[in-house]
Amino acid sequence: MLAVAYGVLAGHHGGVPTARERVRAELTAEITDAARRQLAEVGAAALSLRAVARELGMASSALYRYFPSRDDLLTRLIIDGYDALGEAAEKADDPSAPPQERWVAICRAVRGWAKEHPHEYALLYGSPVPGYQAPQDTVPAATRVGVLLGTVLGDAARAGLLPETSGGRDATLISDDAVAALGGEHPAIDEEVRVRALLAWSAIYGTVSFELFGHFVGSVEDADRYFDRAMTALAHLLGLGRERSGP
Amino acid sequence: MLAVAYGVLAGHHGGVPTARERVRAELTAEITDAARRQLAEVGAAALSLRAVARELGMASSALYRYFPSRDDLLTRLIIDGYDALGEAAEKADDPSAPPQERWVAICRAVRGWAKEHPHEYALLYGSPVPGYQAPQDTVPAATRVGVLLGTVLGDAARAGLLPETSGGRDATLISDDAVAALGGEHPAIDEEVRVRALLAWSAIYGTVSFELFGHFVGSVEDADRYFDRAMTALAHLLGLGRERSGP
DNA sequence: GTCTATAAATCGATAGAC
DNA sequence: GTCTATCGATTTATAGAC
Repeated sequence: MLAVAYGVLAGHHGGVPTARERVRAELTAEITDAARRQLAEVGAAALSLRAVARELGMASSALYRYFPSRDDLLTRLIIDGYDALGEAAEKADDPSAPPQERWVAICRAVRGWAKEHPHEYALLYGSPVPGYQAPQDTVPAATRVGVLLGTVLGDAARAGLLPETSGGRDATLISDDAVAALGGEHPAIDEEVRVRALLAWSAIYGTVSFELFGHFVGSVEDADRYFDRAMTALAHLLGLGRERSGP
Repeated sequence: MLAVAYGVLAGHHGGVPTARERVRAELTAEITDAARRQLAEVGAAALSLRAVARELGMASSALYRYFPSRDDLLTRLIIDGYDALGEAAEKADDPSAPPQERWVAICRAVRGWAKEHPHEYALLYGSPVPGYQAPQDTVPAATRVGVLLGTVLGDAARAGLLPETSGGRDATLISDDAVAALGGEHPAIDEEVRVRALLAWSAIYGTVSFELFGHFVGSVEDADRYFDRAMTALAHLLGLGRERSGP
């Protein structure tokens, strides 16, 4: 009888959260916050449960009641990170704006979030953490930005703003799931357009990562303006709009 | 007198290497080889001198005669990696070929090296190693691929193959060093072309990293063909040549 | 230059008292 | 759910014999 009550209190009901549940959620948040701070100091590979516990003044063993292992804590951080990035990108999107403006706004939001959370960004998009295998749970959050960019592409196609290319259909190149994300089926979105969309997303990622990981040092003097110019060139590659011709 | 002789033997003369120097060079190579193997197992952040020593059957303290610290070993691996990648790219370049062919050949070489040495690639271009600061020694090796791509751009411009754009001159956007690398001064290479060249290099890097770090899983079915198509689209963005029109 | 031995830390994970 | 205590491992780096 008591065991049943505990099971219910642990979150298997749909009602208002109990005091116990609120406390647990709060402490869980404190743990992930401390873990994010530690991430910034030592990186994902060296993230340790014990150091998190030390920072919170707890015994390390107490953390195992919240996260069964170090990898589970890492998974939580990864999912939270993808969701935060995805939300930042979605909030920056105004679906009523012209496609090229939407495109640049989303790119700026991605870069902005990355610069505000460089270590979380590195966790998501940097070198894989050795010995860590991401579970399937991370997939939905991980695809949010890509899906959003695909939506812009699809909307542009439906509005007739996407010039048709001649890439033809090539069913073996990009998976059906990715086709759905990249604007769905539409006459103006052929394989060539999809390739360019995926290339564009790779280029955003490459540009942000180059800057964050220090590979632009000594080459790019004004990163903000370079980024805007580069993203506009990308939109042009996609055929999302005419390029500004003046300086 | 003996101290002077040792200084000489340690490599400060210009003659034929002594037996002692050869042995030292050979063992140094064995150490870096073992370190590269360990890199593949545990990643750069967890690379340990002791594990390297264990693999070689040496005492860990003996390694300190070759590398004064773990960071010095890491620096050696990084420089070697950049040089190996740069050499692979340079070997793939045929300066007498048309620019677009050169471009795609170099891109393929970069991807090929990255797929053969994924952990070294991650060391060079993945998340920065926490607590490690790359010394200036790494810069010349690090810029080899970028300089090579810039050479292709410059040659194309001198051959009149690069259509002029209207980006104008913007002296504060890209540094003088980078301008020199990106084909040098030429009427056909204005700021817009340079921005696109840097964007193109970022896009290559982003594409290779996305594939290597697992972000294409579930989206790209045939990575080889996708890569070729994407790199051709990139060359088109640069104006390096007409795009193939057929399937 | 290589070895043994050691100092002074770190870690993940678990057992069991309360 | 939190604690102490512990197991069994890891690491960088140094001291000193040979």
